[in-house]
Amino acid sequence: MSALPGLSRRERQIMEILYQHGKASVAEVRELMRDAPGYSAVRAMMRVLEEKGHARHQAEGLKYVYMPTVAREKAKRSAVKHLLDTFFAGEPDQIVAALLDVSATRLTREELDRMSEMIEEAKREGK
Amino acid sequence: MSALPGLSRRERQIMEILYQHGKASVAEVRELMRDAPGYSAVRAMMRVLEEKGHARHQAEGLKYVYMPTVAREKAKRSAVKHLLDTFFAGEPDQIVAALLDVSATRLTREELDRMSEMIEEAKREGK
DNA sequence: TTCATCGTGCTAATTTTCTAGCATGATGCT
DNA sequence: AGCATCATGCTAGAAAATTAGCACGATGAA
Repeated sequence: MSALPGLSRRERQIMEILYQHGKASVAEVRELMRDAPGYSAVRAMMRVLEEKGHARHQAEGLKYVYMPTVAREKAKRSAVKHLLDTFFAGEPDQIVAALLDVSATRLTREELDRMSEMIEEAKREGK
Repeated sequence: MSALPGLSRRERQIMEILYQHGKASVAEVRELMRDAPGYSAVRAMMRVLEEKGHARHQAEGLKYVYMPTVAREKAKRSAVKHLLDTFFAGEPDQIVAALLDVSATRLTREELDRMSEMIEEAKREGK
């Protein structure tokens, strides 16, 4: 249960798009792919993803709209855990450092305040 | 420049191990893989990774020791950025929430303090 | 209606990934 | 020396991923 494990390159690419957008049609996914292959290729891969249980579809009007089977919340946590293990073993605080670094320009005061609050809360609970 | 982009399943698996450990021999990598294939298979894939420029090796004693070509620091940031875009678009503070949630049990007071300090620092800079 | 368009189902083929196997050279032990 | 061990270089095959193409049904416009 890590970050989209066992998936091929393309499959991962598609799943990431699905998580990013919540749901998407084949055409939408294809447009969002870099080095997008043919329409049929995308279609085939999404069918495989469905067979493997990672995605499901529902008819919406004429077309199919696909979405992840694993809820975003759960996937989020798995992804963070995986990231932690892979690059930040033993230094969970370093992930915050990287986060602040990466998104320095777009962080609002409110977001920073929320982070502080969450951490304070964790301190209270832990102590 | 995202999180190990364009890599096949096995290649990614290997690169993650290399980042996790800094460097490793073929045998070590193999031992750390789940569903490990044969020795030759791992060797071949590491050769490919080298051809693609993701890893390099140096002789250490008799054997080769492989390591990522992209420094861990840089890879860290790319990975965080990618995670942010994929699962946390627009809510960077949610990544902190997930982090606290996932590693709640193992977070020490010191780590939490460091996080707070970093965030306070960011506030000072931003304002 | 007739035609062009869009989306699907299915099949088949190509390309990559993944794997095993053999030959060779270095090391260390008996 | 002779042998077992370990690591590499290389080659070839099997398996999976990636892709294209055709046929069919639904839609909307001329």
